[in-house]
Amino acid sequence: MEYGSSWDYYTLVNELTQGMEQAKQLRVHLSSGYMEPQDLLLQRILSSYEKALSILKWNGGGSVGQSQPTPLASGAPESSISVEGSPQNEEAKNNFNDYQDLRDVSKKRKTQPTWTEQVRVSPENGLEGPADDGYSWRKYGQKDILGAKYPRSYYRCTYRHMRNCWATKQVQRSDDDPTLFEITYKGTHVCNTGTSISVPQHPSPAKQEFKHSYNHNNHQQPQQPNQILMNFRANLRVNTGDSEAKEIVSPFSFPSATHMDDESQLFPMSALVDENILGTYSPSFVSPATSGSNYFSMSPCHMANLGRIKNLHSSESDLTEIISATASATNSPIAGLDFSIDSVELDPNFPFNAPGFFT
DNA sequence: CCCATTTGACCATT
DNA sequence: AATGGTCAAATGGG
Repeated sequence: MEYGSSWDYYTLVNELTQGMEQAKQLRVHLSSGYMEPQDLLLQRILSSYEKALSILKWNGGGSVGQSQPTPLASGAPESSISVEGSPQNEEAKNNFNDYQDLRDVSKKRKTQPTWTEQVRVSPENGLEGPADDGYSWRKYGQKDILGAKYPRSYYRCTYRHMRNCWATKQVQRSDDDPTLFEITYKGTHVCNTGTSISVPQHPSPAKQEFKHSYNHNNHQQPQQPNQILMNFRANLRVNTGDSEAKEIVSPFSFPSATHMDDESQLFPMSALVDENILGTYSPSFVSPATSGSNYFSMSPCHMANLGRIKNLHSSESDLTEIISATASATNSPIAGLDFSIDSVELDPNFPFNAPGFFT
């Protein structure tokens, strides 16, 4: 991206990470239950840090990325930023079976940020599935998964074609706990910034009360936002790929991040990045999650951050995987941070470049 | 009639 | 060959 140097990038990442860690520690001291307001707030804060870090990573701070021929096999399944370092969570470990497919995407399409959320719905609400997450999704498939009681549903952004938004998600109900849903998100929404279409804003100022933002444009499961907050419980997915012993890598021992991506040789990347990525992300992450009270001005496709814990996966270079996943190896959260530099996978979302959809 | 979902077929990967 | 992911025709609801 446009950081002055990679050092700026590292500094930024470091600051963000420290903030995140401190929030985690605060959480440890405070946490008495999922439903506590302070806990929800902390979840939001952590979520914001995660997003910020992931954006930085995906934008490949200071570098424009490099064609990383993925030579560093290491066999590590994947990397993640885990919100909470609790590798002892057996339940979470048992649910790792479908993680392999996360990497498959990278071969079909450019690698995309991938993360999972676990969302619990309360049975008394009779919900069929997790409620609205603020985006507008369109279901495009359902599949029975081997060894899973419940089928997996596939969703893509409603505005996939209109706005070239390639975000998708998969929803899988947990075998053990039918009230628990695992939602795997792939790709980030770009529909709200509209590289080609400007988003209608504030159609009715009277409705800018933040509660409304949850139910934008979604016919799936209308629900009262307050109940969403109360009923959702975010469970942590710790994704360490612990089948392998991994070295603890100091946050500052990154590999040099001055690469060039394959594509960057074809296009002037900086322009694209500026236009699309910055524009894409900034509205989503400016403040809502942390402030907790300004959800207004959300586009139909805007993310409502409900404070669920998200677990980010970087499904790209194996480099990432070597550096990451130290959280499981230590109790010190600081040492467990994922500082990896992901190969930059900026999807150059040319508004005009849509030849390949749909044969 | 329009649009989202359903669902079997098809494709890619392992 | 088995499995997971996506497509797209059929279906159904508003």
